[in-house]
Amino acid sequence: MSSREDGLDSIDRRILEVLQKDGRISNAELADKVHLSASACHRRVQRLEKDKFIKGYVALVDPRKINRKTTVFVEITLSGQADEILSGFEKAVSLIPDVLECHLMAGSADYLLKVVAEDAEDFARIHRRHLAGLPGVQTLQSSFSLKQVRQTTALPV
Amino acid sequence: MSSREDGLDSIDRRILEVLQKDGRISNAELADKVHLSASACHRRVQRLEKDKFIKGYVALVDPRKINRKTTVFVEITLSGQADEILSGFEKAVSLIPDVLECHLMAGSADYLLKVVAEDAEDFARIHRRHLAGLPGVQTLQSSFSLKQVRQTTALPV
DNA sequence: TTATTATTCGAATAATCTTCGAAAACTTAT
DNA sequence: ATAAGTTTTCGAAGATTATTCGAATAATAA
Repeated sequence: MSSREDGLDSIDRRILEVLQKDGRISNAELADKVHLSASACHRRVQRLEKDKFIKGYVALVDPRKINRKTTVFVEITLSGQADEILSGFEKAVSLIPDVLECHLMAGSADYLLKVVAEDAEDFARIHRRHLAGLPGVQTLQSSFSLKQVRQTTALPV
Repeated sequence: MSSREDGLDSIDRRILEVLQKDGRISNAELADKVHLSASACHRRVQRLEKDKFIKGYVALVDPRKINRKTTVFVEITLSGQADEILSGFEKAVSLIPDVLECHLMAGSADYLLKVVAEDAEDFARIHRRHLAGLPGVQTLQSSFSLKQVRQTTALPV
């Protein structure tokens, strides 16, 4: 049985660890790595999918190869914190494909956005055309990333 | 031929679009969606992999299900900007599994980290045990995310 | 137009997934 | 401790999918 209250044992964790690194590993090879038969391993993966421990599988595209070299973090303060303002903002921001992440932050009613652009000029376009016009926005503060030192989607399990 | 200078045509882009949403779609179904035969589609995917447009395939794990409910952004200023200080810091920070992202930011010689923790108390542990002791660190400023409004790994293509 | 190259298709084979019943391991209650 | 019940495992068989290949088509250049 597991020590944490999530219903996963050490084999499940190892499976998640491997799949977070290689989502297309064959079931047979995965089974080898976790020391199970293919069928037993397959059943566990199915359970992890059914129970939504695994949200999905995705291909990761290299941003540099498709000309998205610029990452910008944008801090946004809204003009108020009424519920309609917040949810209006959240709904609108979710529709911008250049915005990869949006967090409601503690402290003030601030949002933090992670935006990808082709270059600084392209970010200016996104800023003007999409961000500045978001409903309820009071101030925008943009910070450019010069270099991605580390980037992973793998959570520690 | 493509309008952008990346050597991709509209079918390649559509393939990337689909694979960024579902990295485990069968080649036959993918071929359907982009209106190609299975073999032609397969060849294109192989090329996108070989040329590293696709960095890899991963399973996305739901942080809430494995008790990683807390996301914190940490701004770090270093005591100097000598090359050894920076690279020492970068090397060390890359080894911390709770740090999902680390960016060298423009402006001052600041780093921005995205950290996942079980809860605030667990973040305190990470802060003490891993972050505060990083080489060259002068100041740390942590900002907690209250709510993940949007989260995607899919770049616009 | 014609030669050349790149991309496509369809079919055949190879690899992989998925399901199933039976055996083993583990739990629980008596 | 043991027996009943439950869960997990294994191995084999069938179903699905990936991959390769030669021939045909389409695109490009001379």
